[in-house]
Amino acid sequence: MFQVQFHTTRPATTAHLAQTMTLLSLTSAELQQQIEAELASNPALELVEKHHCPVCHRPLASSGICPICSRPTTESMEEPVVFISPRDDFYTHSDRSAEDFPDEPISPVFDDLPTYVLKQIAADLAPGQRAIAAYLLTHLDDDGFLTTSLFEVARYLHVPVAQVEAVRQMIQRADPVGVGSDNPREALLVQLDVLQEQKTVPDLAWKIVSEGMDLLSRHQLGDLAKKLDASQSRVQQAARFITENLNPFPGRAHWGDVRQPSGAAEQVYHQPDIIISHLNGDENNPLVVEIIMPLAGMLRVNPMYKQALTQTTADTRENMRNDLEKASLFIKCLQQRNHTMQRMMFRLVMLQRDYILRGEKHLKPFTRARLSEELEVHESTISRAVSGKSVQLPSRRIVPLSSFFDRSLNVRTILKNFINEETRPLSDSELAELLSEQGFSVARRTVAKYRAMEGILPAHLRHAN
DNA sequence: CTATGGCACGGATT
DNA sequence: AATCCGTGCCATAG
Repeated sequence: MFQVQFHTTRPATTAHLAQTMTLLSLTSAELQQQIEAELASNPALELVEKHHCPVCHRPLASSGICPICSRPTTESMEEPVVFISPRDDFYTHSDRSAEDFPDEPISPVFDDLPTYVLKQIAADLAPGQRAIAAYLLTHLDDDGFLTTSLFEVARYLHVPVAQVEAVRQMIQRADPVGVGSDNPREALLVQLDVLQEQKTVPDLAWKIVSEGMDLLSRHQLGDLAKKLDASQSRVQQAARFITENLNPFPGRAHWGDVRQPSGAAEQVYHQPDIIISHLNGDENNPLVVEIIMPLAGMLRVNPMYKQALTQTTADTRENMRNDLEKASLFIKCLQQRNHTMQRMMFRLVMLQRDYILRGEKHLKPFTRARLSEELEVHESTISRAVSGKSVQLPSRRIVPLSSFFDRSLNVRTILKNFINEETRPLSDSELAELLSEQGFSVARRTVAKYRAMEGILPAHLRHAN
């Protein structure tokens, strides 16, 4: 009862704790909504305008020091620079001088999806089709699917449905192949169609996509084979083809290689919550870890509001006091969230440096429990902070943050290497043997599971290289 | 007989 | 408390 340890900051109230927990588990996109809601509902909370760094023209952190331009003072190159990035858009930082940036805020490196697609098909559009294309492209959701039906478009623009369909087909065949479809199934079918022109597509793939999507997404290949009346191996082959070549959410294809180990319809990550890159893109520089805060500016308790408190009648005073209380609580919670994220990423990047730079083979097995011990926070804190978030690596790949804790990713990639380099198909037990020579003792049965996860066929169905 | 997948159990992780 | 993961045992296919 007397072991009150004053950690540098904030005594914890229950409300405080609860809210911090909630905030911690939010992704940057969700956080944005949360903050906006809070701002709208609470007049005591204020967002002060963003300040730009004179050198790189990026919004400044609340400290007023540009976190990137002020060259980090880290002695050791091993140590990453972790900071909360106040950006609402994200680009890799570079040392460009102010002239490169006009006064207006940094413009996107990439077009947004509608523009991107429109540019591709613009040349092929007949004059009358432009409006249709524009209308369709403005009705896409984040996944690249149409949020309206072709009939509605036709009715709205007073053109035949067939014309709308024609334009839609052009859109579907533009770069994120499959955009403008109604659902994943349709998108995949278009992708198959386009792919057919370059490679041979297993004919089973069509059947799987049109009839067995639900089974495929749950990896129930056995049931799938039964349903389609095809052999296990051919189904497996086709399924592998699908996961390797197709993307059920074409709108997200934009953001790099996000294929999850085996999931076609699993969660695919769109915007990263955290970006890891080299300072100024130079590999000799230390790593920079940016934790995305979806607001440009600084959140604070409105001083005017505080002042107004003194000059008001007693009955409204209670409400205002309440607002003020809530506002400052919210800010504290947000700060704590950021603080935790920062500490977490620092340790994580230190530890998994090799994984980040050199690939999955070098992932060190690590658990959330261990991390929580090191940081002296509760396990659930880490769990919440990790779940649902995604990280963009220097290679521009986006991976789930939870992959930093994947117990078997490294073994699986080594296994893949063995199989890629094998001269004759190796059986699972032989592979298990090889792995244990490398210091990974796994059971034969486990090798089989890993194979399945990676969508690799059993030995007797593989042909030697 | 060998290689592999299914099911289920127990311990670890969340 | 719920879930995930590695593993052993057994059935089945080749």
